[in-house]
Amino acid sequence: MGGKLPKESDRRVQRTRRTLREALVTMVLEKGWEGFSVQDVCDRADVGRSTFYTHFADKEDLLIGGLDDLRKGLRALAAKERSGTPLGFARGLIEHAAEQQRLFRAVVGKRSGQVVQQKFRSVVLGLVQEDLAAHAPAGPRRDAAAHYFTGALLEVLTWWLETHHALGAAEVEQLFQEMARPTLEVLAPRR
Amino acid sequence: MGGKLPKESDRRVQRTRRTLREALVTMVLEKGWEGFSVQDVCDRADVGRSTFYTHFADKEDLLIGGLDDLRKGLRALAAKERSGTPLGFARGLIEHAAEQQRLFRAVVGKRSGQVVQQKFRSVVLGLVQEDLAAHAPAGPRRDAAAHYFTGALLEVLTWWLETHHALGAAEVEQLFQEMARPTLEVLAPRR
Amino acid sequence: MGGKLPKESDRRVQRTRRTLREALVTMVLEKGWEGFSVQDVCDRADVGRSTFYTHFADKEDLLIGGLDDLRKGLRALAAKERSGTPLGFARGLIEHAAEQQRLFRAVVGKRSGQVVQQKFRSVVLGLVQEDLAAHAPAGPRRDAAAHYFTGALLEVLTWWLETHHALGAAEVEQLFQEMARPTLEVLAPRR
Amino acid sequence: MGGKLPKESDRRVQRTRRTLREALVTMVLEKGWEGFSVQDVCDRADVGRSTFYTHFADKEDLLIGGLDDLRKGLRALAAKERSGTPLGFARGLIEHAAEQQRLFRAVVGKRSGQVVQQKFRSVVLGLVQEDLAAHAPAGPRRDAAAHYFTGALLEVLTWWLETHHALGAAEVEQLFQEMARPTLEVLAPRR
DNA sequence: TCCTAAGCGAGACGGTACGTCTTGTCTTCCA
DNA sequence: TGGAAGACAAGACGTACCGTCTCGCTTAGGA
Repeated sequence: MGGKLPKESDRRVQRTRRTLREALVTMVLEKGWEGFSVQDVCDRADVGRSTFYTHFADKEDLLIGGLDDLRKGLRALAAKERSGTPLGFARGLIEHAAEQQRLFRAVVGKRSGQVVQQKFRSVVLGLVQEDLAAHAPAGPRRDAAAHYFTGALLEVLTWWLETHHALGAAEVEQLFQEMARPTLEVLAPRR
Repeated sequence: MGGKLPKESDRRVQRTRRTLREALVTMVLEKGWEGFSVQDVCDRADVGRSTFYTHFADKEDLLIGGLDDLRKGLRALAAKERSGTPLGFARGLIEHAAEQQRLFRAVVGKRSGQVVQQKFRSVVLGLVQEDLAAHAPAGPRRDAAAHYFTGALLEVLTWWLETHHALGAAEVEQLFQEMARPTLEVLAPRR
Repeated sequence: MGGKLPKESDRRVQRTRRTLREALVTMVLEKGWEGFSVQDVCDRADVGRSTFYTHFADKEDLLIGGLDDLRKGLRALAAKERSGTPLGFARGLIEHAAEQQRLFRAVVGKRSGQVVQQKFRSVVLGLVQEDLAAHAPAGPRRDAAAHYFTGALLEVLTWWLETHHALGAAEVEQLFQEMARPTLEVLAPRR
Repeated sequence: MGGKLPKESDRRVQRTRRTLREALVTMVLEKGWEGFSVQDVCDRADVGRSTFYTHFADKEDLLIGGLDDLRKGLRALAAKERSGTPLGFARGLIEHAAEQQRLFRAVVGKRSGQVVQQKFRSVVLGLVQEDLAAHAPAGPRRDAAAHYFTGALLEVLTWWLETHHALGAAEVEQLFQEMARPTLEVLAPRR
């Protein structure tokens, strides 16, 4: 109830949190979101279960924390690329996903959980919306497009991460852009 | 372990199953997939919990059953429309979703569950793949496109169902086709 | 919260309850009231912990149940002996204790718990008060006497049960009566 | 394990210990022995929990400390009165209890704890035994009598403390002596 | 007077136990 | 005698304490 969170500065706290996050990702990839218990994470991280609860409310809370870092990273990436093509941030996203495959697979993959996916989805949706804002007039048409691209991007990303095939990040990114560009042009015809 | 399933023909059996399915949909919409227990469904359906287990292995199994009907319907729809435009089945899908909003929201909505969504997603993916098979050469390019369209279609559909705004089914369908068509043309240029 | 208790008639229920009670007595004697957990009782009784909680709210509740039987037995005994000497029921009590040493030691002994002792104490106090009602006028004098005899009787009984020495039940009973009689006469002088 | 106890002389130590003892008594009377945690005592005393453990092993240890003072006081009292009537120390005990009602209620009352009561009981038993040693021949008869009087005295004392009624200490003491004397005479007939 | 030992508050940590909840199986009872 | 009721084992949940521990900070008492 008190919800008193441990002091961020304590080195023990740092260690505990980090270890738990790592263990969590491992477990998600290994067993899927529903496939393991808090106890399992603690065992893996070699941390007492009660300690877990001094830091996080539940499994989800733990992942959300990690997700926030991800979100920040993505926003930064997006800001950098925004100057260029619409949906340009996709390039950064895909490259980032390539580098952090483990984490991304845990977040977005088949074995992930409903809530996490939803969160991630809404982050990406936000980015897409910001991008479109500059290229199309507001209205249900633009809303629909935002969801259209979000779904398309995430699904392609997931597919690519899950079936670790021959394609490189650059190729995937190019494929996506090729498919998205004509649609973008229909939405915001070069005047 | 006996796993003896009741006679399909028995009218009581029919009734029990139907009532349970209805109760399930209600519960999903009300509390979300994780928000209720088998007991809750049984209470709502006024059926003993052990009776539930006579007919279904678990919550998921119950919904999957309903999903199979849906799948068949969709396949039929798709077959009918296939003649026309690529992704033409989207029209049927969206109209169907409009008619059965309750059911679709339970399957595809924010509150639904991981597994069910996955199943539904793969059904749609299958349809898209069949469609694309006729319009583009095999290869990772086509695979990517299939996932691209699946994600886009589902996300738009979900968005439309969740935010019950002014757009009619026909309008949504048209919006989707508008956005998809230019991409399709890039993939399979009119020779 | 519903507090729905299992049907008394079910044979499984009978068995479970009985086994648990036996295990409880054993554990109390072995480790003392505070010395064991609900899990321990369940292990000993070879019963699932969740099953325990379908029958009893906690350790105490379990013992209280057994205590009620004891209480009934004592009341019956007391009623039979009441005709004779005041405090005549002490005879029955001591003999009963001799027969059921295990149970009594669990209830009254050093290793027992606060609450149980209190309950038992109040049962005996009730008996003493009923006895005195016939032999002394009401008032603080009689109240004091009731507590006086209750304390004396219980302490002697406990001492006898805990240090299983040579004295027989009859001897202990006689000793107690010898000590109590002169006091009784002072309180209610044969007119 | 080091178990290093703080220097008795330090003024801070004095203060901490005193405050904790007072808080303990308050808590026992308020919630009963099992009704509060070490943390509760510390909160009440405005002392850190780790500080508590610097001084005492656990709740019990804290109370035991206070009990030792009590024990010494009682032994002194007893020694003074021993000259007179057998069980004469009861007078001092009851008066003492009257003066320190709060403390005694915490030690002896319904809400106290098993262990503390046991300790106190054995202190009184010791005193009774010393008294009887002078008035009756050794043997099970005398042992029984010692327990008999101990139980009677404690029960009367508890009753009196718990139900704060009209009786004064002197009256209670006289009542007890009246009831005990005839029994004492039976045990040790004036030769 | 200073300074150094140690009392102290804060609270992370690993444990153990609690009582609740849900799941899927298995037994009893009853109609 | 077959199906509903529900007892049961298993095990996760989140909470509460426990006793140990490591930190900085203040503070008392000896130099």
